[in-house]
Amino acid sequence: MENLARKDPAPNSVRVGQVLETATRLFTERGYEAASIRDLAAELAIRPSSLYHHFPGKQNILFTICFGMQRDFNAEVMPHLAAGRTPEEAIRGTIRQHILFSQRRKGEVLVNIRERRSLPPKLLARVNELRRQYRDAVADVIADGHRQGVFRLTQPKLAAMAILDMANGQALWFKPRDRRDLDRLADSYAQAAVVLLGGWVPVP
Amino acid sequence: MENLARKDPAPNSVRVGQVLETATRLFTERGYEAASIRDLAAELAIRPSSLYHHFPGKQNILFTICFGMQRDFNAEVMPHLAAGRTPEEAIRGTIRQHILFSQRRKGEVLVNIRERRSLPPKLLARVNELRRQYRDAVADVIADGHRQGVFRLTQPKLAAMAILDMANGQALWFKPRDRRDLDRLADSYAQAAVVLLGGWVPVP
DNA sequence: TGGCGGCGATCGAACGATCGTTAGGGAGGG
DNA sequence: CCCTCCCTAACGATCGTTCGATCGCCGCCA
Repeated sequence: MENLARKDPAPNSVRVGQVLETATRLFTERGYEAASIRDLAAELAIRPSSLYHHFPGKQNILFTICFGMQRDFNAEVMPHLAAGRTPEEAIRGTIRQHILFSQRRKGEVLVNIRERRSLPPKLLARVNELRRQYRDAVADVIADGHRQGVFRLTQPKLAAMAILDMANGQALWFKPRDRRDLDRLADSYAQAAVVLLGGWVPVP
Repeated sequence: MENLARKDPAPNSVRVGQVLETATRLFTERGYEAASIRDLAAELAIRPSSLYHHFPGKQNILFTICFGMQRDFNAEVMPHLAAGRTPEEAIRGTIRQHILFSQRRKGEVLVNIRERRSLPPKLLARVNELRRQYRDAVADVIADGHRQGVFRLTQPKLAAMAILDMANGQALWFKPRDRRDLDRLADSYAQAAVVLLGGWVPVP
């Protein structure tokens, strides 16, 4: 009587998790369009048709990865936007958590960044809506800091995009040697974001 | 006797230019894998087989777009790394030009960023080599600034990546209303890069 | 307790569509 | 006459997906 909410996608079985894991790896390695259902089935040592018992189709697998990742991301990172007392502390904690999450679940993050566009418009919109919520929340905190005089800049939304592009970019190339290395990157980027917001004087 | 250097790809005819233009647009709209040779031919109002008179194959069209774009980019942007007297001026001019180029030839830039990975390893390596040259040159100037004490940071290469991720990101979302708008963004980002490099104090 | 029905999970086989590419021929201008 | 450019036609491969049968486990009921 507990897990009856959804019927079609993801009956939370072990296999569903295996499919999502393997699909995430395949999609990052070859791209969504280039990775075929048959490739995915072969890696799972089952027949292609068996996949359709767990998922209604290929697009739904991609959606489950992207939406699930973004949902978890928002739930984990966005609280840091309100937790800190000052806007500076809020941004610092958010960017730090943003990077830690991105590295911890790098596969899903990469799929979401690079393959999201292959979703049909309706499903894509649902993922983008979550991303917009996060982006707007960051921009709001930046605007707060601007009103309080801590941040010096002209366009809060532009500053938010610049910082988020920076924070997203590292997922594509950074490979931490150990936990210390990762912590250093997270702190560095958090610091960079604050410095950038504090010293970004307007251009005449 | 002038244009005999290359025989297979791009005999510099009008059609070749049309193909590259249309392919760039199609690849940005649908992605390389999802855009078919038949789609491309249909938009050009010719038959699919006719394309093979101008290009040896689909991958070569993608390569021509990516490599040509990155070659022009390096030729246009990299001189700014040596032009300025101070590292600060060099970075400022480079980032500014980086953004102006990205917006002027946004289609090719987007294809290079998002679809490059679909190239076979050998062709991909040739494009990545050009990108590596640019990235290393930026990192060298940052390291110079660090030695001179103008930039305060721990890892020049990490700082270079952060700045370049920021500069590359805008191509995905920024749509300038006019030339003034574009100039403002370019100057803002150039300023942001300098501020970031100057104030990026090391994390203990 | 032992047979049995039901059901989740997987299977083999195939569908129609679309893919990149090739072969070979024809029109037209230098 | 040859070379550039485009055509029609088709090749073999691979794509996502569907259909219907089968396997094995689990609980119910005689």
